[in-house]
Amino acid sequence: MPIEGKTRREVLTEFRHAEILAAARKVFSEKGFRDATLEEIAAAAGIAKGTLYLYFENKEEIFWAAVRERLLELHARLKEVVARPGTARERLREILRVRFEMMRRDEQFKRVYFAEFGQLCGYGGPHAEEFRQLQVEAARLVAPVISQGIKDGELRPVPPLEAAMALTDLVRGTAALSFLGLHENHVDLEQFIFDLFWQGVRKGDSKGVRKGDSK
Amino acid sequence: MPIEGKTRREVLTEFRHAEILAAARKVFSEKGFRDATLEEIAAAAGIAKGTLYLYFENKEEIFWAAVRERLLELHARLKEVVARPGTARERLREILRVRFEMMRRDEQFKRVYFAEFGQLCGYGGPHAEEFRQLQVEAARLVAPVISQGIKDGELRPVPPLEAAMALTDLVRGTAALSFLGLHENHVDLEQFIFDLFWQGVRKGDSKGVRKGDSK
DNA sequence: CAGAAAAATGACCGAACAGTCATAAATTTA
DNA sequence: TAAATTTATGACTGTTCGGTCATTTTTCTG
Repeated sequence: MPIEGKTRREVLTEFRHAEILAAARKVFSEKGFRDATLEEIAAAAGIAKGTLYLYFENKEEIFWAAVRERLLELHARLKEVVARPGTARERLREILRVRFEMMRRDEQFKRVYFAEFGQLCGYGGPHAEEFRQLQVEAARLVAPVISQGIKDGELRPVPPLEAAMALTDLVRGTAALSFLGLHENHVDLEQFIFDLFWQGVRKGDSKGVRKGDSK
Repeated sequence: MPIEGKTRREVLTEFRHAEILAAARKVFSEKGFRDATLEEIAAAAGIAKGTLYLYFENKEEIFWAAVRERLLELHARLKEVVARPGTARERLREILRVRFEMMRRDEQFKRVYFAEFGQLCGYGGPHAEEFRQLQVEAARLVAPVISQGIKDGELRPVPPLEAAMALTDLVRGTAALSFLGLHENHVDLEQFIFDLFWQGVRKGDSKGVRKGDSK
């Protein structure tokens, strides 16, 4: 007898899914994809190894399900923010806010995103291509904000896609700071990154930019 | 009978070392650390697996020897460039040039540096700490250039270490562009990155920066 | 060139671990 | 509550691969 369109079974199954992904995020965060074992993940989820295979195809799929969830959420939020009206400055600020929010959201998973990013981008693998597409997509969502800003005379004529990627790189880089043990700081990284980027792309008052200054 | 301080044996040994590291760079670049096998590396070097162990302790050491070589070279070049006199702008431009040069130097190994960076920073492991120290060191070499620039009134008061890291992040990010297949471009990435960073840190003419502009 | 020393080899070993499956427990149904 | 069905288990399997070492090949020495 379904309640709200879901049977008892379905609800339990969904919950298990979520439990497993949560456990997976925890273990993957600590060990990385390669060194995390299914035994550990199962233990963290409070189930036996075999049970994992009732819910997921294999290790790769578990990992990917955990990652995809977060990436799609990021996209959704970016889409929303990008669609809002405002100056390029305001919208870029919001984009940055969203990205930092996602990073902070589970500090846990930040490490995975950061540490596996290079592997996923750089080498082949079952889901590498999908992952790369999601990255490109994110950049393509942001690029129009920059294009528009240029058109409106608010920004310098920077290449939009490259600039969007640069912003992403800067955000990812802040993760490196903590892993490198350079995060003692009083410095507000989010604000600093925005400052740096904004000054980098904004159109200075024409008086302020002498010819040849950027060569 | 030594010639120029080296016996025939020593020369041959050195050469073998170099051969192995070259082969290792090739294989690690294609497969990544985990998926590269010693059998492959040996084959690429034209020797048998066991022979590797006459020259290196284990897989980790082979990898690390290949990486360390490049990192120390980067440091040496940075030290040299940083020591030269000049405006902050000139010196930053040189620093960027050196970093791009190193990236281009073996396109091959770029992938490894890019793809393993996250793993080395994010997770533990035999050489992770040394790797992190080398990264920090590189940032500490660059930071004084920025500090000096601020002191001289050439740059805005940005946090030097964070800014130095940001520059590094941007350079690393350009590698991502090619792996993501976004490198079609006519855009000169080195020039773009410098532009972006320079505009980001330079002190605009005081007229050009209105109060509150960077908040 | 003979014998000693060094370098090279690759078959082999053992550990790690993803994935399987016969069996057991839990849950549903009648 | 008994049979049927779904869910869970964890011992087991097969494979991969880093590392070893007894044996062979090459190089050196006198």
